[in-house]
Amino acid sequence: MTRRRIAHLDMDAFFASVELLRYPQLAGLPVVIGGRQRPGDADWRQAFADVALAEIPPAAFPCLKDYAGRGVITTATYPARAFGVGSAMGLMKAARLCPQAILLPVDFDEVRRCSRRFKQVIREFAPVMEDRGIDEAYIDFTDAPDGQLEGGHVLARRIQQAIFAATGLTCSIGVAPNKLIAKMASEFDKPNGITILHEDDVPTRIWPLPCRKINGIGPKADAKLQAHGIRTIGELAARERGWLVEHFGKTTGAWMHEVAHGRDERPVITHSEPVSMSRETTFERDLHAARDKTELGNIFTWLCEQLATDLQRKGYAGRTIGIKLRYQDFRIATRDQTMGRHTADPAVIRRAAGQCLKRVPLEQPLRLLGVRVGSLIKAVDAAAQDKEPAAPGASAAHVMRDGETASGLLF
DNA sequence: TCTGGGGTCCTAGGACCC
DNA sequence: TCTGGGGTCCTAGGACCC
Repeated sequence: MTRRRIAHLDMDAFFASVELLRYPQLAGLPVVIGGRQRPGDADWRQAFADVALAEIPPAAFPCLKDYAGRGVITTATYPARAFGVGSAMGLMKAARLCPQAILLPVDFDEVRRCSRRFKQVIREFAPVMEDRGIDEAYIDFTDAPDGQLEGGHVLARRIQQAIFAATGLTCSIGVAPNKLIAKMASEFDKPNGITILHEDDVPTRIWPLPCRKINGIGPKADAKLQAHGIRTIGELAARERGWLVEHFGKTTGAWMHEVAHGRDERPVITHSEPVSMSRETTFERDLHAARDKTELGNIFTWLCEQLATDLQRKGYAGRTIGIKLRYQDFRIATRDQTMGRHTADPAVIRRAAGQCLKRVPLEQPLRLLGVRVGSLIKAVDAAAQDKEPAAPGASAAHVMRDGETASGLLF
């Protein structure tokens, strides 16, 4: 009998594990990957150019306690996690918990190479795969060869071993009747584990978990649930659908009721088109639109150029151009503008983004500046589509409102 | 001493059209 | 003078995820 079997695969401490392949001498030591690229560490490997990577003594590696900049951890090795440091934690805080940890910058090129390799391995065993970012994937086992054997365990083990053979990296896999449960199952036995769940396992294995484990319930929703005395998925499942709809709205309430009972019919999506692309950067120190005009202007131009390059390299063009600011106090402001035709031209992007900047308050110092292009279509299609007269509406859509003129200091 | 960078999707109000 | 809905597009913000 064919039953729906969906796997979720999660690479173990991916970024850190990629580095450990290069530096096996760091195995067993607390290592943290992340932070912003610093001028000094862009080339710290160069200092050991004539030494085999595996020969570099651990004491020569950059140390977390010496780091004083802004940034967060991308991944930590399991020994580092024992100190309580983990993904998304600020480096400053991590340095207090584990000052002796080694801090390595992210090597995105290498990580991307490993990512492509493990996904390629997966497709060789089961072609219906959904790419969920750099280190995760959903795989439809339902009709894959041997996907039904032992509830999916046989195929999961085979993929796990093939990925290790191809990359030297381990992963954890959960196999379940749907994406929702598979995702939770892949966390049950980390690292290098396999967990097989069936529908009947929901009450025993899923209901005891905190609601936060549901993909889609974040800190806000969790806090609201807790305020109603709901901490576990089981407690969520015990509420009437009507009650949930009443308190969380028609869509969210009904969704919560479904997922609490382990129901999820979402298909595994093998292909999707990007909706937007963006570039943003947090400054070394907060910058002010007036006092740091030149520096800010250069960064702004650079972001637009990078973004245009990204679009062109990937073959897309967009017609909604926007900016994002993060102020000193962490408030975020966005502005965007939809144009008559699509573009991937840095000068056009820069001009439109500059217009957006004129509509946003610039009195307070900024900590981050970003540029975004949305409403993307393939560059090839844009060429044909934009031959027509420019779409109406957009461009002059904004009359500046009083008090919003914001100084015009920068642009 | 806080809190990166890249995304997706949803909501809600206003403009504008039928 | 007051009063309809429905639909789409645009914009700003926010929740969430990797």
